[in-house]
Amino acid sequence: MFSKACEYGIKASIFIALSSYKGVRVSLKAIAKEINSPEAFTAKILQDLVRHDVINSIKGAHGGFEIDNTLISSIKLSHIVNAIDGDAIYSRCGLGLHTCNENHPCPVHHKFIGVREELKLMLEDTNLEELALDIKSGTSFLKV
Amino acid sequence: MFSKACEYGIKASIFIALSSYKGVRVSLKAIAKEINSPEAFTAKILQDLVRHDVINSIKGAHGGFEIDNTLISSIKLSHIVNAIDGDAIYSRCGLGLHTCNENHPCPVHHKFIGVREELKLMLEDTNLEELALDIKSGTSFLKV
DNA sequence: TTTAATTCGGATAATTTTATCCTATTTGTG
DNA sequence: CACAAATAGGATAAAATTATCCGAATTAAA
Repeated sequence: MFSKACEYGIKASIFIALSSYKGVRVSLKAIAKEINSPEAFTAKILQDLVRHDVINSIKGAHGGFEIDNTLISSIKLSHIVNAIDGDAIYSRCGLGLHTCNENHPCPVHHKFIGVREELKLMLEDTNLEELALDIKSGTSFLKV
Repeated sequence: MFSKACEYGIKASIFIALSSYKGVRVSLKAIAKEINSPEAFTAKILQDLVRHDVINSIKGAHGGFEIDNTLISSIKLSHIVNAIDGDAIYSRCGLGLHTCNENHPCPVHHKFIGVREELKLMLEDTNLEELALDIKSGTSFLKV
């Protein structure tokens, strides 16, 4: 569904949100350990998220990553997915046709509309706060 | 959503079904041309579909691919997807956790259930006959 | 029986995605 | 200021996916 980069990005964002609520800035190393991801690759993804203003980075000693507490609830999964994978998941034709729309639909165009719309709504409706709270309460998990 | 191989596989299957209704066996070359796919790569995918009994192949001169007319309506998209991409699309955790289930859910586990279930139902509910008929009637298209 | 048209299958190449390495830059602290 | 702890970013490598090539096997038809 998502690229591995995107999976890491989502998990990292959740962990950063969680830490930010606790008032602690987290390092790349801590993130990679927590979400069980390769450090250097995760670094690239975090840079991407920083560039897209999903998270903030602070360089130098005692630096790390954080998210403004007041923004966490307004950051949607769709922002993260868009930053990393782009909008292909919504816009790309299910069968890869260059032009696929109501006037010139691929064979599964109409079949896909519902699924895709539900996915889109879900991503646009889910925010980092709720995901972080589930981790905090032990309702969901970031690894294993 | 699907791999490119799977996209080609779906389009090829639809075209083969369409031809089979017309009583004509189609060659790899004709298929690749019709669905706008690389010939040799398409060959590999067709071999896969043959091995999984989704389509039939006849070797030698005047050989090609076909599907038993009486079976076309019972071949579901899910069969094709499963043959090529496996069941990852249904079973794999949205965030790549090795174990992700009701007892140990990833952060988006419950969010994904609806989308995934709808996708699964759609794939299991859509058969080659309806897709081929839409192509025949000019309601949908295999390329461009 | 030879030939031509095919699929089959192994080997290889190109591309994309994932992952690693190393150096530069930034910044708090002694 | 010097040093250590971080992120940033470029270069490269490994792995997976996509794509190509070529010869072998099969089969209908001349």
